[in-house]
Amino acid sequence: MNSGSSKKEEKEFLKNYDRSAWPAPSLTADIAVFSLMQEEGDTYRRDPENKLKLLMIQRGGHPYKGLWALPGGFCRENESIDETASRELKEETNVSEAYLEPVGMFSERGRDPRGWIVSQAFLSLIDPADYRLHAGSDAWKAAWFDFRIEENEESKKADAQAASSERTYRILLENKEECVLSAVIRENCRCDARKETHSYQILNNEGFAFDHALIILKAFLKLRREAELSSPVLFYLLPEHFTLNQLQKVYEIVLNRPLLTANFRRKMQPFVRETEKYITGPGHRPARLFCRDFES
Amino acid sequence: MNSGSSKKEEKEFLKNYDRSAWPAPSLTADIAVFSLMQEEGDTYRRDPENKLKLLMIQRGGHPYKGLWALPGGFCRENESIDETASRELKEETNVSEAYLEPVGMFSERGRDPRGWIVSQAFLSLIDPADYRLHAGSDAWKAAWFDFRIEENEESKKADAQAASSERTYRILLENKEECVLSAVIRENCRCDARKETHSYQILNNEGFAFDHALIILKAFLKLRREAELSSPVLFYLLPEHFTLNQLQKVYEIVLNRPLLTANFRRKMQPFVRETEKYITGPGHRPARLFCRDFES
DNA sequence: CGAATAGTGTCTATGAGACAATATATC
DNA sequence: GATATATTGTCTCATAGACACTATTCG
Repeated sequence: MNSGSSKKEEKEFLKNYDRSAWPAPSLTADIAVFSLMQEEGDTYRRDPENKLKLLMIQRGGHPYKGLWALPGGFCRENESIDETASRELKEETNVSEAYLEPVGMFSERGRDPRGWIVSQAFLSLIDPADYRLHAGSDAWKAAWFDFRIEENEESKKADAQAASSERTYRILLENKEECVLSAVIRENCRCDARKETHSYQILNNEGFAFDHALIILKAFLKLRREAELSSPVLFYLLPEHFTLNQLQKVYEIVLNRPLLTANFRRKMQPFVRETEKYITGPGHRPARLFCRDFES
Repeated sequence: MNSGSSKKEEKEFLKNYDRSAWPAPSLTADIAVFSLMQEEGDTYRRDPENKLKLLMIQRGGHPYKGLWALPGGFCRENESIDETASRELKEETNVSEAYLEPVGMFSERGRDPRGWIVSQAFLSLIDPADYRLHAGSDAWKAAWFDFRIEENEESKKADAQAASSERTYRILLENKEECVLSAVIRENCRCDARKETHSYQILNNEGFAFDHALIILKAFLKLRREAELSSPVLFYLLPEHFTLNQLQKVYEIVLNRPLLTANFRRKMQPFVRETEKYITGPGHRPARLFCRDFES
């Protein structure tokens, strides 16, 4: 191979290359931003009515005008999709440094009535203290919704050659103005000697724009998996200093089940470092504040 | 909201919507296809010189003419990116049913000299028995490369506010015709109270087209994580019937360390079912053949 | 002091890892 | 029968879960 002439040839090729000869999809980033907030006026320390919240944007324009979508937007030339995600997050929440984790690509035909638009989904966890409410506008209005998910029994079928299982999830979002969104999604896993496929189908959709109910489900399942593995990423839902009971509450809310305090504290020990500060406010014995230990 | 008139409005909106008013990236799927093969003439049963192989395509046209790229291609309108991946896999390996798992999106600016082209990467595992060699052509030539990876010590820095760690990987691919590809990639993880970022940089690249060395690294790391968790997906590297020693060899090759037989068998017990068949050929006591148990 | 919340000690069952022992077909 | 390979048994240690216990502050 003559590298010199090849280099020149390549230059020539690139000069003549016309990417637009082929149709191309538009690319968006959609972000499921979770946070954890206390209800107004709740001052109990032990059992604060903390709720898992999801940020949604009410669409001011078509399509799906008036319905609720995840924050997000189109990827621009000269930026990577991760940059799109953090730019959009910053624009819509004013949070400039946030935990962002890719969830997957959504590219099913017909997912956007405007045409061929694919989306890279992200999961984001933010400390509500960092969030600054953005003034609403005609174009969009942001709101935090209480997030709840119901999961039904898994039904399994299996023979010697293959196995398949099915389950359905119901996502429920509600906010103060009694606005309720809900969606039912069926998950199907099939597995044989050659391959494994997971498919998802939106059976019912009330109030969600696009396929965002599905994106939310996948993002939450990812979050829950992290919680199951006791991953320290859930720390991002809390401020820098926190009590171990607050931390435990976070995991309990995401996992939707109570945990045993002694065991939880042992498991988190490698990730936290105690400070000399204590929580203040009404109540009985004040709890020590901890922060994440980065030296572990 | 007047739903009837809104519906009509939306229709009008969609009729006038011109997606092409904004530039859009081309979208490709790139697939890291791993397989496991014995060297010719190797008939030992206990210690077959099995090697982890990666399928690469030599580029027949510009750009990167003559260099080696992952199999893959452009996403077409009316297909999802997963469909692109399985179509391309079928075209290039003749394997129509294969394990495919998304690895992530690659969208860094400048990753493709032809312009704004983003890629969704996939990991695929196939049983070599299913693979049918495709005749090479001017446009492309496919070849299996022995896959090897070297990993250096992790270097960590941490203080009270943040932690960062760095390590480098060296990927080495070689095939019978003494063609050697190699690349060195630096991985950087940074973690503070607000976020966590992982960045990768190709320090050295010999023979790989595009950023495919990086895609290969990420796909392999995903595969290795599955092996560490004793996930049964590695079964897809083997034929339907296999001995437990063969299975163990698969995990040992991916993990690059020996495993203890008794423990390995116990761990795999839930996923396998014994058959009445035994392996044939030269050697001593023949081993029982197992298959995957789907009823577990 | 009593109540409430914070935080720890300890028993047990389970599973991972190391290694020894047994089983069985071929040479 | 010796040998190589296949397969199983068992000991130890680490960890997860359950639950009882102690500690500390406020009312």
